[in-house]
Amino acid sequence: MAYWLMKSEPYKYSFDDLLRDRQEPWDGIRNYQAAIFMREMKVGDLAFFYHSNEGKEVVGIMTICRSHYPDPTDATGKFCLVDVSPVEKLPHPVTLKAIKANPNLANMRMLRQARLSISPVLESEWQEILKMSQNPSS
DNA sequence: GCCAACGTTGGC
DNA sequence: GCCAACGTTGGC
Repeated sequence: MAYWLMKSEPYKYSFDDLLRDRQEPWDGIRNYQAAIFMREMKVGDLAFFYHSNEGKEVVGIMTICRSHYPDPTDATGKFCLVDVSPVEKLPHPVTLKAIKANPNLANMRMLRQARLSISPVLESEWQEILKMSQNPSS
């Protein structure tokens, strides 16, 4: 099983929106690298839900509940999407600031490629962020 | 196939 | 709101 991190600006679509909807197509991705990662995703994979711009923090966990299929909002037919479902809200959000301050997370893909909205997370990184979410960060 | 122009993301 | 980083487009 693989771990991922997926970004959304909360005023467009937030983790609370996903808790309400129960299942949602992650559409609108127009980046080839992100699309490649979505094609690698399997049902049952877990992903962090990250709020970009506002909040700048990991707020929840979701699961991939449908593997990749063509994005109906893409007229060119080049891009795909996956469906996601909420698993749980983190006890405390983990801020970007806290992630940057943690040496164990220094090599995270999301730090190396800030603009990539979907990125893989190593199991060690996943566990570290879960651990951090047990306590309020800064 | 190169690269300049342009558009977007996302932290600050 | 600004702008750095960087991905994409299109002319050549």
